Amino acid sequence: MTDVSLWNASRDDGFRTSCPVCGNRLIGDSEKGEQVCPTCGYVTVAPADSGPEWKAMDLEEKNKRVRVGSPTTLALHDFGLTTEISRTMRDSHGKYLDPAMRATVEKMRKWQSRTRTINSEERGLSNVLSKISELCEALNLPDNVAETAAQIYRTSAKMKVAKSKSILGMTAATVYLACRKCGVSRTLKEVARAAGMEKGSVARYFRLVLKEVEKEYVPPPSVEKYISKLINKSQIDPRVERLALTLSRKTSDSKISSGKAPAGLAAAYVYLSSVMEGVHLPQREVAESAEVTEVTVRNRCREILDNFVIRQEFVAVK
DNA sequence: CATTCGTGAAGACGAAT
DNA sequence: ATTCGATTTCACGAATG
Repeated sequence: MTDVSLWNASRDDGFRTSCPVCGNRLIGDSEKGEQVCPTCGYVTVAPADSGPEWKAMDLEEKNKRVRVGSPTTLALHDFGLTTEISRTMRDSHGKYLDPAMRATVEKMRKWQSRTRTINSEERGLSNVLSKISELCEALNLPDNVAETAAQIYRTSAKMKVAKSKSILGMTAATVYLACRKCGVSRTLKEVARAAGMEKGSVARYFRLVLKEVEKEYVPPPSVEKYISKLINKSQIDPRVERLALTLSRKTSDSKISSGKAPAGLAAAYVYLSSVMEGVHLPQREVAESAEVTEVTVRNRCREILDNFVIRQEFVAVK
């Protein structure tokens, strides 16, 4: 198992203890990636985590070591740098503060810590929200899906559904739900892979969110959507797409599509029409792009052929 | 040889109990 | 929470070209 967790990845390369300019001891958190010299203001340029390297997600195997997490600087709304007001009784020149000033500083300190604790929930929220948009980006999802996902998470947080749940699980689930609500065809499998999670575990979170927050069944994207997706994915002759779509439409309101994985059915249509158009893609290829097995493709094909008589004129006319 | 087709065992999932 | 039925996957071998 490769390193899956970036959440608390240490970034101690470039870590220093003393300021290279004035030699003073640096303060700051090595995990946050920044340190500052209290005297001269020098800030270490710790190697910044430029983000997960999953931008160019390829279709296939490359993403074995997908990691999850965000650059600390973006994930934390305060950039991980908080201001502390110390208890010293001297000002920056070393002079003692007069009692009036001391009282003022004391008040400031109190209020600062109060506002910080008040904001803690808000901070957690913004944290998750940024993870959601990251996941959406990794999946090349349009903005409206990210918006929807954020909306879903907000309400689920409000309803306390997200309480003591895995952040990763919740993000994956909300993103997947958002895909379905927006009619964007991403499979559970794809979302799970991009999030670096088990499919089953994403499914559990998804069901939870669906039941508790959405409360209404959101149907998976239509077979047509899957067909177009397949075609786009593997650069297939547009004629095949048109044929597959008409085929699918002609047979849509039928029992064969109920309870079946839409991706498998879509693959069957694509395969069938590729044969009819004389392109003849191998089952293997179609099945692979649809992320189903050849067996499933075959079974769907058999059902289609069993239930419908496909004549060339029939498809050629419309 | 590559591709297709069919099968049984095993796992996963949803619905019903 | 467990059981049950349908679906999907896996692993194989046979047929086809």
